[in-house]
Amino acid sequence: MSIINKTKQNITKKINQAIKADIAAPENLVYPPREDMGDLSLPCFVLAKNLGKNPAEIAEFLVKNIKSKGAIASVSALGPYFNIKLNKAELAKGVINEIESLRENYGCNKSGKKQKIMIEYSNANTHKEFHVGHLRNLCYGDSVSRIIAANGYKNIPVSYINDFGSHIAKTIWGLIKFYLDDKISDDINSELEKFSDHENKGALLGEIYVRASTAIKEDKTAKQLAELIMKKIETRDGKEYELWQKTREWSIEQFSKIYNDLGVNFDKIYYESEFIDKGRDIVKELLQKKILKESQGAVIADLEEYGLGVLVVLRSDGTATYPVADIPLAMKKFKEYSPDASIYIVDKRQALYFKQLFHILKSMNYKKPMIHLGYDVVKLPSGMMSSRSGNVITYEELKEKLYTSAKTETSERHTDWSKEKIDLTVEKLVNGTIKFEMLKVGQEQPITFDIEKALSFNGFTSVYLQYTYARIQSILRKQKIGKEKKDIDYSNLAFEKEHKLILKLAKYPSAVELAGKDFNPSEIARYLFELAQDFNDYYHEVPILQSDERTKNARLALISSVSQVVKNGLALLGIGVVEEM
RNA sequence: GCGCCCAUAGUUCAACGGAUAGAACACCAGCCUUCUAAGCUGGUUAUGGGGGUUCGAUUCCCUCUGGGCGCACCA
Repeated sequence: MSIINKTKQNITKKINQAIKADIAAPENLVYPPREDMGDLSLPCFVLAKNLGKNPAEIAEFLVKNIKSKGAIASVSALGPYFNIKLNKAELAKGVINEIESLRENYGCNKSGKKQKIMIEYSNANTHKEFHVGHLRNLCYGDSVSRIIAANGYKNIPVSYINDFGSHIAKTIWGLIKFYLDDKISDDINSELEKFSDHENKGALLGEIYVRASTAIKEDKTAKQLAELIMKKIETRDGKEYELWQKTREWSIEQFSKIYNDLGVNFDKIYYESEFIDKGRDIVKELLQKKILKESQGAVIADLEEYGLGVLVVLRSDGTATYPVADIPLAMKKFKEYSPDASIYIVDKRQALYFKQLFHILKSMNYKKPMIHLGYDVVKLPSGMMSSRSGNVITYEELKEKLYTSAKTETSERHTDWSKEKIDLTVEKLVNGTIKFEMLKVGQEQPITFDIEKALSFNGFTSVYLQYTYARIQSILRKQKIGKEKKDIDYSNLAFEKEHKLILKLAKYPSAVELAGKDFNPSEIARYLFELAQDFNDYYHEVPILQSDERTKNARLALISSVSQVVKNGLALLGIGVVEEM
């Protein structure tokens, strides 16, 4: 248990002894809005109600009956609030020792139940562009996966790639029409040679998709041709199928390059095309079991009586919709990994669909918790993203711009650095910026992504946090802590700004816990920003290396702890630190 | 038509029933012969309208207004 939780437990024990009742709980202790009020506070409304007195009286009563000793430095009543100031040196010693001994594990709950949680994210479509909307899914999923692990669960990150569907047929139609002179020759391999010098063929497919879907909208014949292509791909027949196989690889290569860039790893990647055939068999079984039924020539799940409307499973032309692959995928996940819970990270607009899917799975006797974690869209200042109107920012575009900007800045600052050193640093700053921009807003809010602001690297950004870390490392490089840690005198950390920093460090584990409970990485992002602000304020006011030997050692221990927590928190966002920048 | 979500400063976001509604960006004025100025300090500006529940409401309920989204054959 973290030092602050132990302290809270002790204080509530004393409160309950004083009032001779078991009402106060550690979670009732809150942090006061202003520092001068105290470090912890008990709002006395609940106690007052239970004891039949007014809250201010209770607060006064507690002041008289709780002694200031040990961890408690002083107590006071402010209206209905019972405020507590903690012993600064004792808290400092406790928190810093805890961080120094746990290091990268500080903030992690190692006493967790070790339940297995499968988390599916980044279910991108092949043959389409990868834009910042997909990036939100990827960064959010990756961070949630890390936060789940930090909260003591065993996480199983998986991805599900949609490599089937009419969007693919459209892209392939476009490829044949615009790039292969409207015909497929016998030798597809040499035909596709012309694309060999394209560095990113996945992105090329995205461009073709946009062009094709625009053209098909106006052209009925083209639409029919695309449908025919889809049928051939589904039946795994003909040159169109071969073309699908080749181009599918292009997209998959692009995805794995992006995952590699961003340091995202999956235990397993599933593909829609592996599940369609199995899914069709299951649809037949479910028809027999009356879980599905035929209606107007289609196969549907009628969930009206549960308030979930109707879900079309097979269209009247026999083509499959999402659940045909999603059902066998879910079955396979439970069979292969037997997770205790299964999380799906998918755009929140699919909330109804997931309720329907989970309902069907429950009636097939899959009883383990299945959770759809929805997140909102990424918009641009100019409005909703739209491929057709060109109002879109692709991953490649974003990366390129950030890279140029960060490289210019870094090169100007460090004229003596080698090209390699600059590149390595810039890469971390760029990845950090991409992820932080996707995570700093709560997942239930839309992100209005302003690329100009993202390029500025000022304010509430990952660069600010990475800069804070690098600054601390710079000081630590200049002078290591002079004494054995056990000899450090923490009473030298009694300065208000130091105390504020220590209290903030003590709160880190609860930020991790809250982020886990709400599946909300922005809790970590905001926590880190506040911590870094407190540090930078302190940094500008207090000299560290110039202070006397005893004070210096304590201060070095403090800032070392700050940098450890910044590093730990950024790791939960999937962001790496830099030693210099 | 049915259902879901959102509305806070010029802009982008916080506030998880609690104390004087916080930040960032932008704008203005300062701070590098001292540990990295991608930084720090100071200044201006906000809860869409109306009811209710509560000791206490940005937060919960109802309603109006204004946005967004989802709802049998787009994925």
